[in-house]
Amino acid sequence: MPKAEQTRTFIIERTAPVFNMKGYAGTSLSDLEKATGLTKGSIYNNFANKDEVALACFDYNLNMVHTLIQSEMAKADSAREKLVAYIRVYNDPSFRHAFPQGGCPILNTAIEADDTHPALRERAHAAVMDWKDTIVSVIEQGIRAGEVKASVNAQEVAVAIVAMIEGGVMMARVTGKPALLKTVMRSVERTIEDILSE
Amino acid sequence: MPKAEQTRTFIIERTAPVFNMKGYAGTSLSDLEKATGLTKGSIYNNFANKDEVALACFDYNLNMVHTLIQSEMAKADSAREKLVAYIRVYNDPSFRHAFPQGGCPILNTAIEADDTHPALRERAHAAVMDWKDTIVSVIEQGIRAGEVKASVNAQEVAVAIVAMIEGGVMMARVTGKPALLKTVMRSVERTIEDILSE
DNA sequence: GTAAAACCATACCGATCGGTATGGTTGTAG
DNA sequence: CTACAACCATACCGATCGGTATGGTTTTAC
Repeated sequence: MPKAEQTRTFIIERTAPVFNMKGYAGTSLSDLEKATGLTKGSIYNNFANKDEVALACFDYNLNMVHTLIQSEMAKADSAREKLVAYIRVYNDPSFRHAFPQGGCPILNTAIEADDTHPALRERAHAAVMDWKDTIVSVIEQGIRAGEVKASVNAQEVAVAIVAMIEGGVMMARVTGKPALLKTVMRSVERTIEDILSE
Repeated sequence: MPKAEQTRTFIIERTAPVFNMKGYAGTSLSDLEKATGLTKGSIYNNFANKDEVALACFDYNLNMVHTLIQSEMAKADSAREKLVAYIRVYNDPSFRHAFPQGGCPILNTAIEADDTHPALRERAHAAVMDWKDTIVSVIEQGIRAGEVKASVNAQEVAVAIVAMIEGGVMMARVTGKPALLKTVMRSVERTIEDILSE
């Protein structure tokens, strides 16, 4: 618990939502000053540059989502319940306080960084593939347990689930209507039910 | 064909891809100068400010996608063929030259503007709902024609299709793997086949 | 062909950008 | 309790930001 580490995480906690809402290019050092109450000098004593703060904030935001999903999946035994955990995390208002402000950080970062910021893009790339692979594992485990049809293409289903959720998040946020995400989640649920053995 | 209109559209044509790739906050006036070969002075003689250029560019990029989809849908008679047109436009490499550089402008604009730029956000909002409504119309027409099952929830299917496509675009772009979008499109196709009458 | 209008470039504006050198202050180890 | 190190704020840097006033040059209308 050295003091340095303390303020470093303090800076991250305060600025992570700013980066997630305004984006990398849209967030200035003065925004970071406002969010933390600190000055450039003290921020740059803990981070080498703006990039380093942004990367740390992405990791922090991603970790929030990750932690939420992990804890929900841990409660589930069956593949079906594990997959449905994603729906709860992204859709249930009771998780909103533990979900990053500004929407899904993977989506936000992927869209901004794909043509502009290789380091952030690589982070988002890894995160989205990691997410997809987790779903593939759950499905394959379900197949081995006889819970999921053996004919199911795990890759295809996993990619479709991720795409639907992220697309749904975008639609809900840009319209300001969470109901749109709920609608998408019904389709996700239908997809999950469809791959289960009869 | 007044000269003014000519250079105005020239500026839009050249800067639209820049805005779509770098985003609103990430695009500077000097970027616009580089892209057009013109100076700030001449750009600002045709547009009031950066906002106005960005909005015009969004409309231009959106129109590219819109035109592409319209022309493909016009070739189709059945609801099934019309819906499959979306898959071609977003997925077929032969349309890439007519598709905006930087990916789907609706998605890009929605993600950047949702928390930062009300005017752009409103544009993206309208575009995404318009797109969804078009799909709903096609499905409802299909139901009336007996081509689509009467039990189908047009809203739910339409929202899912849009979400999947946009999510797929994000995944393909952040990973640099177009195959991921193709995979998503197979799921979209499956969704379309599923709603058809037997 | 000429006069007026529209257009485009030059030069410049204050503000803010990301980043840093310095020096006082606060925490920490002995 | 002292001495050293880590930390944070002040002040400042050149560069670039979005935007504008001005004046020469090209279009356009007659």
